[in-house]
Amino acid sequence: MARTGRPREFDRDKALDAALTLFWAQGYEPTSLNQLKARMGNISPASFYAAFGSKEALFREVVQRYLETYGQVTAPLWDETLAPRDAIEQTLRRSARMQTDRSHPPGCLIVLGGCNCAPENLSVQALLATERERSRRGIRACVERAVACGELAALPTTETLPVLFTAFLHGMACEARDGDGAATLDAAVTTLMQVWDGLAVKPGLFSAADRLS
Amino acid sequence: MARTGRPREFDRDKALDAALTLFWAQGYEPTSLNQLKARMGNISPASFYAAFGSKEALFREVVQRYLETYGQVTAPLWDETLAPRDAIEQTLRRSARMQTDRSHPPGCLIVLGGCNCAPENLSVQALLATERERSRRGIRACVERAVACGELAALPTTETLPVLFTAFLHGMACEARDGDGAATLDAAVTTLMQVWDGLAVKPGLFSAADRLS
DNA sequence: AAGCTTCCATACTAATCAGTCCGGAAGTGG
DNA sequence: CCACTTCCGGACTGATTAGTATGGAAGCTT
Repeated sequence: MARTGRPREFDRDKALDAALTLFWAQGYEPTSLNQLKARMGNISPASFYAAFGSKEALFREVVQRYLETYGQVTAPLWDETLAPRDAIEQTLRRSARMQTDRSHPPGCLIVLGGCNCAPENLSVQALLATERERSRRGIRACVERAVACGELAALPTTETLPVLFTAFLHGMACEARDGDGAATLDAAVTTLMQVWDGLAVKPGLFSAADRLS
Repeated sequence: MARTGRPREFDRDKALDAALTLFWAQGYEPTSLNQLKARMGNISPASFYAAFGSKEALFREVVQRYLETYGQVTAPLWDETLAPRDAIEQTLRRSARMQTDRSHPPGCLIVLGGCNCAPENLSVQALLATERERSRRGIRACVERAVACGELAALPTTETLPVLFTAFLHGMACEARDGDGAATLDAAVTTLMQVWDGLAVKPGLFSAADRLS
């Protein structure tokens, strides 16, 4: 069915990007509709609600877009053509670079966007928690894959390695916002990956060859 | 000068604790004065402002109390009678236990309390950032102490180890809020500390240090 | 151009935000 | 007891919150 009637005057896509930037910088709750409408091209309340439904619906759409773009830095976690170790290393390095890129707010929207929520907005907090859980499971899957192919011993790595890498991944959001640069975080990733090598079944044998990122 | 006049009816100390719990769970901005007054014993606005000055002043006092109590888990960082490695390990383990204790909200007030701030509340964000910077410097001081006493090689550890440990420390706040338990985080600390041991000068294996880009 | 559909500017809710003011009540020290 | 100090209940401020209603303008299809 073709679209009839007067077309909207603002660029919905650009408006969504503006909202993304604003939510990224401030988080869900303190970002007001007035701020949003202003940044989205001085659109009117009527236009806003016609195009996006509500503040929460807009935020869900923003999160979706974030996951499809910036959030793709974690995609290696689900790429089974990569060696498990490389998948995790690439995820961490790409996250470090992305979160510190100066073309957008520092840190990670999924980690920081819904930290401070009143009871009425718990659904927003839950939405982001679900996405964090996804990363957590992705990391765990990599570790389990490494165990399955004999690269790591089963215990205790299957339990603790995912927690360690996930905590670091999420912690980078805080460090990036506090001003750490890409090189700084990347060096920390290098150091962290030595934990993997230290736990590898054949100590040190493959570590040099695996570092081809 | 002795205190004259009608004494206040509510317990200022208990009220401060109630405010601490509320700010801890929700963060600064979404916590409203109505919520605060209700939890602080149904006190009136007049009583609130007479006792605490303003919402921000109350928050600063809450942060102060937090640092003097729960925040003391990081005290080992400045205890020079401890070996540097032990200071960091104890800090991480005590943080893990504290942040997951079910007698209060999960996570860390300093990391999570001011994540989402509107422009007008940037001072609150800055207050917490300053405290995080304090931990960061404490960790760095431990690493430098280890280098000074010959336990670690100077480069590249002085630059990267503090970043790694700090990111993990702050990342635990996210994991604790997402439901990780004390044992889970503690095991991750154990694994993380292997990085330190791998970089220790003693073993004579410089391969690890040489692998940095 | 006719008729229909959609958009948008403006004015407007009702609720909540942090914070103030006042006048009476309740204790204190002398 | 008196005078003084402090506290507190409740009404109130102006600003801001997310979201609505209305009516005219603009553009598409025929």
